[in-house]
Amino acid sequence: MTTAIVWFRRDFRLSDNPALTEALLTCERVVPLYVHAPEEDGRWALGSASRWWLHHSLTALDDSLRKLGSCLIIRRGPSLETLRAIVAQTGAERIYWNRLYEPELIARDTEINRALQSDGLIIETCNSALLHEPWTIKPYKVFTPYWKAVQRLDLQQTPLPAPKALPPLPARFETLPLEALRLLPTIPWDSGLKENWQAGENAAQRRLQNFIASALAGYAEKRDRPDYAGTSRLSPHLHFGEIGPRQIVHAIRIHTGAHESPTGILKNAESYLRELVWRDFAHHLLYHFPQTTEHPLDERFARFPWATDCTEALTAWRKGMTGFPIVDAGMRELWHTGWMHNRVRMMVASFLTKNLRISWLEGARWFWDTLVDADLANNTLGWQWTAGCGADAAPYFRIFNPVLQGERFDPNGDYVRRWIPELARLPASHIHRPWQAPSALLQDSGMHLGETYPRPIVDLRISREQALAAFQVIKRIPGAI
DNA sequence: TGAAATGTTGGGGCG
DNA sequence: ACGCCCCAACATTTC
Repeated sequence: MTTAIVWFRRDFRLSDNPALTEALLTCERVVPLYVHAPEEDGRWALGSASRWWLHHSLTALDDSLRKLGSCLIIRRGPSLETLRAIVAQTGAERIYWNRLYEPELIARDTEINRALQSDGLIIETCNSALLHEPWTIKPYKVFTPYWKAVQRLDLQQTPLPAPKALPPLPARFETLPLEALRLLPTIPWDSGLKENWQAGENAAQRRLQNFIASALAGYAEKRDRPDYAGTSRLSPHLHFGEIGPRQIVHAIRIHTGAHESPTGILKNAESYLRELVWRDFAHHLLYHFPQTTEHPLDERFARFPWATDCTEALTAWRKGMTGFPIVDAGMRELWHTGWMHNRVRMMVASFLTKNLRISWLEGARWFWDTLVDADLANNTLGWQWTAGCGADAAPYFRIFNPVLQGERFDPNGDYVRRWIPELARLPASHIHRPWQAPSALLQDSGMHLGETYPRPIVDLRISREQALAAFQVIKRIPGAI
């Protein structure tokens, strides 16, 4: 009997899981293992919302494994010691895992790989998470040439099927109860997460099918509208590997192939594929520029005069109490559901980094703790992009006006009304600028500015000018990208 | 995957 | 009828 360990890390699915498939091809016995070692994540240890998701994702994976006659073995780290212990207990000869791309995890995995090989084990690592791994494409700093480069490549990879059955584990194999990892919050702030999300591979597949059936047809047009359910909402499932990008591309290709009028669908399919490739691009950047999790890619920004003494403004931003409805709606959606519409992410990020002139890293840390889809590659790219200091960055002077953005992308104010009930009775004409509403209108709407809803904490025109002036300070420093 | 400032054009009101 | 001005609408430039 040959035995393999499949080390699950962030690939919590049975279908299109190359590590699992390879293990089953080569060995009679397979030990599905999760090792909890948060200290190995370094400076970006799991945030609260991610811990919540992880708990439910591990539950779902264990359920799926049990249906096939196996189960998930859960242990606490350190990873290398734990793997060695399992090897000793099972006599495993091979270990399989799917690769991760965060700098500190690459370093850890490389070291573990080397150590286990010197123990005499056979190690095989696979790609489950990306369409194209970072080192297969030369370094790019701009998305468009990257996009053109990958379009020339073959994206026709067919996803692997899930196994039909799994070999049983040795009897009474020691495993920790999931609760021992203490991933769930001790105070119950997670009701909004429960209402909005279901973790796990099956839920991910349902969401994909639902997206393809309902929202894909209008994706290119509606993806920027937070008042519509026009996006896939697959991001947390993708982050935890409950679904893989190959599976998504494949499912969309089947759908577009079956559609009667392919041109309309193709535009939407390509628009969505582009977003998936942005996700690959974020991993590409993190791999080639690993310092960017903490440091701006554009080195001029190391000397950017960020606002000091900004605790109050930062708190208002976090709580959704800035007085700008679209910003506050986004921040409250984030707090309640662990997710925010992408267009609104750009608006709140622009507001933080430009109107409040608070460092993008503060925003990145808050998102890291509150997002169920918190992903180091995507988070780093997104924040540096908006702040103007990253790859393919919006020029610093591209400053969003939250009133105009609100009126353009939430024209009826439905998104604002949903997340800010105290503004719900304001008409569309003033819902994005309540401080400009006539007092009679405010009274009719039951509004008391400064009491039921804050007045704006900054002046848009002045803060914009101050941000532009701050940029002048670093503009001409050499070493720019 | 901006917004504001500035420039240009052309229709219509009016003396 | 004609020139002049106003200003919306659109285009271009600048930050």
